[in-house]
Formats: sequence, C-alpha cells, structure tokens
Amino acid sequence: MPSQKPAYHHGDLREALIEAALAVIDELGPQALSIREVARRAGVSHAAPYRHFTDKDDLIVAVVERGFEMLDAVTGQARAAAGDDLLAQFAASGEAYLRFALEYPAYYRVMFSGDLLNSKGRDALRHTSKSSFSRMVDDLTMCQELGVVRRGDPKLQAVAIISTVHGFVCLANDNRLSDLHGETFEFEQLRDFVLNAIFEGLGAP
Amino acid sequence: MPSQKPAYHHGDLREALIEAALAVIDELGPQALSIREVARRAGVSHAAPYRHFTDKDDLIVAVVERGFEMLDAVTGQARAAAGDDLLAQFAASGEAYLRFALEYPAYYRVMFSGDLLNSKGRDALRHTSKSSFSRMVDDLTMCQELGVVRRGDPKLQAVAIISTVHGFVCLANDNRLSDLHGETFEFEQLRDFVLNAIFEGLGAP
DNA sequence: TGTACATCAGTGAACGCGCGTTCACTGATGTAC
DNA sequence: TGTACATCAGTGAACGCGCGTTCACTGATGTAC
Repeated sequence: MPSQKPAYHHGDLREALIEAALAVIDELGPQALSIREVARRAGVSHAAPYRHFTDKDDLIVAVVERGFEMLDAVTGQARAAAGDDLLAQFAASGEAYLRFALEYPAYYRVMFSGDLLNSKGRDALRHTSKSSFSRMVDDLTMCQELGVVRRGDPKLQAVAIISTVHGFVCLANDNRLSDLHGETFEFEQLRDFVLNAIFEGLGAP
Repeated sequence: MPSQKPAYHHGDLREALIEAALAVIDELGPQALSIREVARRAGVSHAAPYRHFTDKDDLIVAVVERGFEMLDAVTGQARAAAGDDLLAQFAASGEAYLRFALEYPAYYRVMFSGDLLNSKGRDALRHTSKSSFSRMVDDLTMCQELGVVRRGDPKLQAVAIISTVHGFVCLANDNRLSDLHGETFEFEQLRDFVLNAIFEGLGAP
C-alpha cells in the first residue's frame, strides 16, 4: 500500500480549503464557516490554513474571487456561444447567470449575501458587481434600440431585473419555493414564468 | 434624586430585550446577535434574559413573532383604510408590506433571511408566510376577474411578485442601491419603477 | 549518482476571547393576616 | 395600618465549548555541489 496514508504535503491545500469552505456554507450555512471546520474537512490541522491565507477574511475573499471568476466565465461562454445576435447574447448571459446561482448556491451566498464580508472583501465585490451592472445597462440600451425593450432609463430597468432575479434565487436557494415545487409545479416552470414576467409584466395587456 | 439609578426590577425587561435584539441586528448584523450582547444593551446581567426566555432561540422566535404581528397590523390597517375597492386594498397592502420591510430592516432580516432560525422557529414562520401567500393568491384571482391582471395561474404570479419585492428589499437593505440612489436617482423613484415594472413589464409594448 | 542543506508545508500545544447556560444567591414586591 | 412571609426578577461566579491566531517544532521536498 504505497500512497494509502495521506502525504505530509497535501499537494494543493489552498484549493482544497476553498472547496471545503463552500461545502461548509452549503451544508451548515455561512455563519458556520470557520477556519477550524474548514481545516477539519480538508483533513489537516487547524493551523495549516495559515500557510495559504493570512486570515479568515483572506480565505473568504479567495472564495468570493473564485466565485466571480466562475460567474464571469460561464456568462462569457454563454455570450460567445450565442453568436452574433446581441439580443441572444444578452438572454444567454442572463440564463447562465441564473444557472450559476441555482447550481452553486454556496458561491452565490458568499458573493451576494454580504453577511460574511467586512470592509476589505466588500470593496473587491463592489467593483466587480459594478462592472457587471454597467454591462447590463449597455445591453439594455442596445435592446431598446433593437425595439425589444421598452424605452426608459436602462439603469432603472437593470435594477428591476436584478431585483427579480436576486429575489427568485434567494427564495429558491433558501428552499422557500419547495411548497410549490413538486406539489403543483415543476421548478423550471416557476423559473421560466418569473423570468418571462419581467418582460411581459403581470398587468392585463 | 429618586429614580435616578436603575431599579432592581426592570419593569418590562422582556420588551426591552426584544428591542435590544433588533438594535443589535440593525447595527451589527444578525450573526452578532447574542444573549450577552442583548443583555448588555438592556443594562442587565447576562443571566437575566433567562427569566423571560428559555433559550436564545426562544428570544429569536419572540422577535420573529413580534415582526409578523407588526406586519399583519400594518397591512391590515392599509387594507382597512383603502375602502371597499378590492383592488385598492391589494395595492395598499402591498405598499404597506414594502414600507414595513424598508422601515424595519432588522425585522425583515430576522423574519425572512432564515439564517438565525433553526427548525423550531422555522415552522412558525412557514405557517405565517404560507397564509399570507394564499391571501395574495386570492387577491390576484380577484384582480384577474376585475380585468386588471393578466389571466394566468395566480400562484405563479404571486411567486413573481414576491421575488421582485424580496429582491428589491434585499438590495435596498444591504445598501447595494446606494451607488444609484443619491447619485442619479431618488430612492422613491427606484422603488416605484421596480413596483411598476412588475405589472407593466420591461418588454416593448 | 549521492549527499548536505535550505526551504517551507503541516503539526500540536497554547493563548485569550466571547459565547450559552446553570446555579446558589440577593433583594424588591405584593399579599395575608 | 403594620408586619411576616412567599414569590420571583435580577446577580455574579462558574462551567465547558469552539473559535481565531501564534509559535516553536517536525519532516518532506528540491537544489547545489
């Protein structure tokens, strides 16, 4: 039995710690995240993480940064795959955003709940979310020119879209749609209805 | 100087502890809520709360219940003040809901973030929020009959509305609209646009 | 190829801290007579 | 009206716990010769 027992040197402990942090958030919630619990899950002493992160905050910031990299990657890929049609790109990146949020609830919570971060990490977040906001505004401006979105201030429209998507993701990830889903509806049906309602509206036509 | 120094018996410590808990959540966030901090703010020893609450959970449940009583009260009053028009009642209770959420962020967080509660308190919450959901569904059914809301499954419509309102409240209470508010927009403008978008939709008419 | 050594990832004991909860107590309040 | 006493709200010391962080250490790895 050669490599049965764990090696003294882990190999890629930094990576393992980030993944363990996500697992903790997923299973126990963000407030249960601790250096010691993360180290325990990575099978390593509780002092070991300090070789890779200066701080508990530093670990959280790393998780958040990783999350934004992934989010940028999936929305970027979706845009690229959507071809030349700018409207299709916008729709595809929105779908990818939602898919990411629902597939990786732990990432979404750390990135957007804000409960975990103090000033240090919050600044990084603000910068990133600001840039994605302004891209959305650009997209909406373009959609208005194409005539597929109502005329109006695209910043206001962006806030409306983000509100709805963020709210739906929170409800879904906190399991507060479970009464509906399964009983009367498929989850996809809920999701598509809500997304559609953003553009169609609920008022009588 | 008669009643200068604090009396040995507090008077209404239970009430004071609930208010102190809300103040902690408001200033320090929900995860900073502790029996000891709450007792400190109420100017009382950290064992005193156990005269009024069996548990830390018991205190949180009391805060949540108080929150739902207030929410029921304000939406009920708004309905009553709206007169006989059922549609006006629906609109007024929605407005009151939003006003409550924005005016008492601490209450809203404890009631709907779910981070603080474990199974015990969660059941009480589920019951209450379920009943307010079904009232919303009734209201929407009625609005459809009046012809002011698009025909469709009112449960799906309720999820769409709740998503948008909840998302907007989260953004607002986490201060993530502050870049927009003040710079380019009044807060009320944002709020009214988002509310209106639920019914009007963002798509070109 | 083999050996000495620097480097540095991971260890485990230790620190101080705030927490939730308990418990014997103290002292204010109200009631019975 | 006055006094004895039961009640019970609030005290403060104490418990055990998990946490973040530090520090002297151990042992694996890779590099210089």
